[in-house]
Amino acid sequence: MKLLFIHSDNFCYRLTGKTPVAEDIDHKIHKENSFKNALIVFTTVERLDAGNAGEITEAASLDIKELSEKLKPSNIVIYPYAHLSNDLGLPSSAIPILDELKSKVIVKIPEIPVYRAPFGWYKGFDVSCKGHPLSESSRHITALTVAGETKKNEIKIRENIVREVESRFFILNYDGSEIPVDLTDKNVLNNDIFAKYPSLHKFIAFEEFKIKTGAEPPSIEVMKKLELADHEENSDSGHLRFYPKGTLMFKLISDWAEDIALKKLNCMEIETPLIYNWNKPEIRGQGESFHERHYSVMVPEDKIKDDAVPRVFAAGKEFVLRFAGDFGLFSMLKDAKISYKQLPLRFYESSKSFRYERSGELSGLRRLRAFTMPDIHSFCLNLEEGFNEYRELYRRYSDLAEAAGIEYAVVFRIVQEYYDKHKDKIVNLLAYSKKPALIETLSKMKHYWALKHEFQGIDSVSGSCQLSTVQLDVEDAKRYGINFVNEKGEKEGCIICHSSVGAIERWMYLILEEALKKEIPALPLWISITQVRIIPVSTQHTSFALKLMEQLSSSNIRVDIDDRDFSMGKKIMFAEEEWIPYILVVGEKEKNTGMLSVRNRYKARKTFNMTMEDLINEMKEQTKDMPFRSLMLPEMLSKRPTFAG
RNA sequence: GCCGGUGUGGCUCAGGGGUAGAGCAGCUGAUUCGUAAUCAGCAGGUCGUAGGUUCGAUUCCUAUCGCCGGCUCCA
Repeated sequence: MKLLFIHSDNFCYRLTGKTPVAEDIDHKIHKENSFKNALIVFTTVERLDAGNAGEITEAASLDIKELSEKLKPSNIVIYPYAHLSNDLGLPSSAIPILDELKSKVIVKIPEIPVYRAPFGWYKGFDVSCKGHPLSESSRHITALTVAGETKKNEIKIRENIVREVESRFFILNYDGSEIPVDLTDKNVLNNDIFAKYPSLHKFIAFEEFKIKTGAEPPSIEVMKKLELADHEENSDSGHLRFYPKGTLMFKLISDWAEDIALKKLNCMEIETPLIYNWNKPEIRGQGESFHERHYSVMVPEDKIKDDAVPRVFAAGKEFVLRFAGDFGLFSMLKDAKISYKQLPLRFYESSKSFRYERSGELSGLRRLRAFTMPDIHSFCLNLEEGFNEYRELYRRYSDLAEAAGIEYAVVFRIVQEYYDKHKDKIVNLLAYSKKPALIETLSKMKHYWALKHEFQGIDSVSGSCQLSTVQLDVEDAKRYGINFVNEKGEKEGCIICHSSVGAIERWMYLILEEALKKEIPALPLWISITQVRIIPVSTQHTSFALKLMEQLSSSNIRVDIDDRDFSMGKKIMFAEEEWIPYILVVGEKEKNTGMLSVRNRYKARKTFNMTMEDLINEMKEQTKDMPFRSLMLPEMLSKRPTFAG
């Protein structure tokens, strides 16, 4: 519905003829009429209004009331006026909607007479506008704006609830002891308890007290130097391109996340669309809680066939690029038939998400507009099963953090009554990861979860960023319409464990940052791009080098050969600049003795003499249970292009 | 988005009102080397982009974009 308001000193109209859709004039409606000090409401009923007439006339009548209170007109005239829209409603629905609007206005504003001009007649009119700032205005009311208003009110109500919730912070050790911390006082950072827990200290300083070093995280430069990733200038800010080495690293971490989901937890893997209909209230509702920081996808208007007409985007057909992982899954499960006998059900999906972060918020691999999130959701029978799933997920994510060798702090947020009842379960989790945690207890349920935790990764400049999270959702399944049928044959909402290992890009960020904390930066062996670099002393030894490469490759080790015409010293320099963990210099000596000369980055770059078998065993020991992928680059360095650095 | 910083060949940087210079990487040739840089030659840039001032701008001014940091926000 479109409304054009004019506050008029004098307004008069007269009917001049019938249109084909003219309504019969009942005796109460005059062929001619004039008003003084009137609020004229030129009104167009649009096609889509019929479906939500009640809500739309309600919203429109509220607008008229609001305006009347300010303008204090002597009359209100609802004037059917088809020319405000090119998407008109059928007369058969428009007339009742106008009447409904009129009666709602009468109820809301009993003190002012309300008229309605005839529908479907040619009319002449004279209008004089008062010309003060409020005397002209317009409104467009649709099902969506109505839904948006409702949503905004819900958000406001929610914000008020959030404000009422009281938080209490303390540190819970894995022996069950609680150490209170006062987060209003910076001096708590000097507390002795933090001497033992530096990661927790860094997290609290950064996140709660906003103590920042202002230094640039070195991984931003290093990701380019190591030819891992860089910004793509032909895309939007916050979108990276990954070079072959970065892609390998990305895939190794993804493989590990996938192993957890598919091999360790036996999830069902799914794949759902990247774009969703922005006109669906459930999608839009989520979008608003994300502060509408989404990418829109417009599609061309179908009807325009003539290529000479500049492209027009279809009205009412707007899509959003997914900004979270659960749209597709929840939509899928809403339609699924689930029995209590099938629970728990676990699903895995790894997908790109897009968020239109404000430009100043972007940073290296840590904060992007496009990032990849592997998600695991467990749908559970009851709270007990929910806690079991929670424990399982917590442990697996903890394993990954340990395998990646990153520094992290654990933070739990729990509704007080759940903490009181289930403290032992939390302590049990902490005992697994052998870490104390910062605990925030909430006096009331603030969000959809009763319990959640975050692994907060710590970078080399004492900043933190969220990685893995598990959230125990005790009340939202009903809202999403995800139900199972219990033994009595009744529908019941699931307990949902939402979880993610965290964005792959962030894992790369923290793995690089962790490497850069060391004097000689090095990646864990399983994630090193080239694991062994073979440097032939001269070109005469290339064939021997190839033979060694064969042996190492067949043991699933990523090897390459620097066959370029550089001096040996220079080739070692290049290998060190690439952070390659094992460097083999091969020449006559090795060929004759069968012993290898191995320069080991993990051991202060010292050189060791060892057999091939020992080397392979040493490396296999370090990469045990970790994903493997072969090198995605030419093995001979002379065949490799330079991408950056 | 706001505030501050920054932008010169693939990389690291120098310079400065008279249309740019080095090292490395690249290419050509020589060299066949034992644990962080072998030698020589060649080729590479409308100095982020667009306006303005000027006889003349890469240099001065304005706007704009990217990147980095802070605020805010967040995985």
